[in-house]
Amino acid sequence: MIQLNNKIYTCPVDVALSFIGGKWKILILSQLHQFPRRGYVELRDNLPGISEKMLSQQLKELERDKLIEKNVLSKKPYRVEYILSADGESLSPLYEMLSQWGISYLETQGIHYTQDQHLYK
Amino acid sequence: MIQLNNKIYTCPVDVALSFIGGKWKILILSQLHQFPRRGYVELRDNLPGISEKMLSQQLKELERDKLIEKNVLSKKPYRVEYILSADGESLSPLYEMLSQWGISYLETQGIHYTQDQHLYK
DNA sequence: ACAATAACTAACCAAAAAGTAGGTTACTTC
DNA sequence: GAAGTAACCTACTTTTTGGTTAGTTATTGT
Repeated sequence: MIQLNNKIYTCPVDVALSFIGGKWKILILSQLHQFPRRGYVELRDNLPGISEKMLSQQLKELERDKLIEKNVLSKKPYRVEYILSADGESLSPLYEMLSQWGISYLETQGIHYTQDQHLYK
Repeated sequence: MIQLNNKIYTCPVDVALSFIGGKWKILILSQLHQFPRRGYVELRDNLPGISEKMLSQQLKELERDKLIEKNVLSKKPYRVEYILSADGESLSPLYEMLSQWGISYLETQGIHYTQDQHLYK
């Protein structure tokens, strides 16, 4: 049992999951791992089904937790890019492992996944 | 975009997360990784905060998805044990990575986590 | 014989997470 | 000058998730 910021965690895994758990975070991080320097709309268009509300919210939390960094490229017009921070990069093996695992699973289902970098853009 | 069983996934990572996402699944799997052959009550007592409803539900889904196996040790009285399946084991690096990451994070917060195998028992 | 334990299940309800629809500013393109 | 685009924000509703309480069967321990 670990106590931290008035919250209780069952173990270190629980602590880690508090940062990257949830429906979209790992997906966002793994996209930034595959495609560094993405803008808001690029992220959105490559996460079919996500709402803008969710995306903003998750990006804000990931930034707060220092897993990603946001660069403001210009103020007017307002243009940004998101990149993984060092902490976010440190989880790269995780993104790759999950991707591999997903691909293997798809194979067992007779689906042969070939990555297309321009699938949605 | 991947279509499978009338559901749409954005990428292989999404597929993987559909099996191990959720609040408790990785926690259950990682406990079974640390302590193979656990009974229901052992699992429950080592996941402080989980309700029995949640535990049953998650165990059932993990079994359905073939990440764990359930051995019925005796019918009367009804005694069982849960173990990781080969598929569940194949995610071991993930549990270890998350645990390490959590421990490192705790260090940055001045918390030195030392694992105690008998913390809750 | 009474309480406790293991391994659950079911019904009900509250809280949290996520979706929907609409609006904003300041460009750029037709 | 009208429409389109990037990068958001806000209020409201719905859905999903999870908590609570209670109950079951069969056995062991006191």
